[in-house]
Amino acid sequence: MSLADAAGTDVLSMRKLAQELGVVPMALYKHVANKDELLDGMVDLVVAEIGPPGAGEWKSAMRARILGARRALRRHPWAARVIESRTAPPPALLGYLDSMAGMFRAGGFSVALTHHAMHAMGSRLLGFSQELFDDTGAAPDPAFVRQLARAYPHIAEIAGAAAGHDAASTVGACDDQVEFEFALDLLLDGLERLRAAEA
Amino acid sequence: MSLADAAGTDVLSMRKLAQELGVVPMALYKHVANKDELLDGMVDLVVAEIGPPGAGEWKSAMRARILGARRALRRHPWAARVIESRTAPPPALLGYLDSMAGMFRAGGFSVALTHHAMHAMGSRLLGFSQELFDDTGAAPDPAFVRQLARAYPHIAEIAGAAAGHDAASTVGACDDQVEFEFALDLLLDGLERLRAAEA
DNA sequence: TGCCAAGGTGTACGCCGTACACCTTGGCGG
DNA sequence: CCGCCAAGGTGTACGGCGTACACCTTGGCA
Repeated sequence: MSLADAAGTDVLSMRKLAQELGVVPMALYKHVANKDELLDGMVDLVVAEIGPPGAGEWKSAMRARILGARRALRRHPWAARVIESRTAPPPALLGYLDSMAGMFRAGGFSVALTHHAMHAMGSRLLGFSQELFDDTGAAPDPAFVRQLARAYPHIAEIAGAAAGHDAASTVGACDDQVEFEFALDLLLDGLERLRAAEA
Repeated sequence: MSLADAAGTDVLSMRKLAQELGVVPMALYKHVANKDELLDGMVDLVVAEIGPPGAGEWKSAMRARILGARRALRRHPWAARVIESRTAPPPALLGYLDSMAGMFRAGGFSVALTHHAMHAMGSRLLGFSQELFDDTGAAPDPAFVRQLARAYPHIAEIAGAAAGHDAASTVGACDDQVEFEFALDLLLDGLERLRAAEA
């Protein structure tokens, strides 16, 4: 995990890991069956870093726990990608999801609505979500940005990428955390409304 | 794309593709700079299969287009994974996202709210979302399922996996399309509420 | 007629995961 | 004290991958 934290999952190969450990690659196979099992184990450890659910009303308890999960995932930037790559969820992940489902049920959700809710939340339960673009990379060359803004005016407007350009944009640089919480609250509020309607 | 459709992206290697084309691997590099460029091109073609936006009120127009995108993605099961793997969005994808942002703006969303909305929708704009589990695999051995149900009672309850077991579960097998539309409508309704509040 | 660009070829390198056979070592029962 | 045996490290090798680089073929046009 230290190696992955430092160098990224793409650099984590059995060979590199063995080298880091001062050992020959095949030695690792005395401890894990294969690379997938290694990755599963890493996921389990990350999930273990997420604390237990807190008490209180379902929505705020779940919100807090999800933000906790997000912090854990943030400490290990490779974790989200690795989790996505798993074919079957590692045991600790299943345990976590189970307890999240339990929080819905305890909050008064029917079985069916809990099912829908779990799907609707998807990876957001673990504090991440797949964005189709990362505006994080910062703008390179102004001329290129201008051409890009011409080709994709709405995106430019949104991104505030045409900095000072034509768009009197009210959005500054993009804050991941704010966007995550926005979407999270949108979902939680919607679910709460459905729960109330159900009762 | 035919090769990927038939065999899955994991099987699509430059060497296999070349073989399929009756050509030596290196011949491909006269047409694409590298494998990433090939994948970018494939994504562009998939995105091109999504039609133009329809007319009408923003919510139903966007709903229809997203479900169209989902159909396109469904025709090419590898597409979602390949899109996730891109570091920079291919041009056609940017164009699509731009037009989606345009639909929000035309529907009366402020720039800022459009920005939030785009993030909140995330990959759902393209008709897919990352699920942490696929209940598609069908239940294998009843004894195993029972043990699993004991370890993860809420998941079992939700999945209806404990078929006929203790949970008088009202959920049957899990319908991806239904779950997708549930979450989609949850988001669209929430956004519409915010738009109305903004006005 | 000769050239030249487009595109196919062959060889090679360095990476990957991992199968298989082997060796070292330390602790424990006899 | 001896011998064994399990845990764990080693070495070699295979088949896959993406792709750099030098080379060859061919068809159309000046």
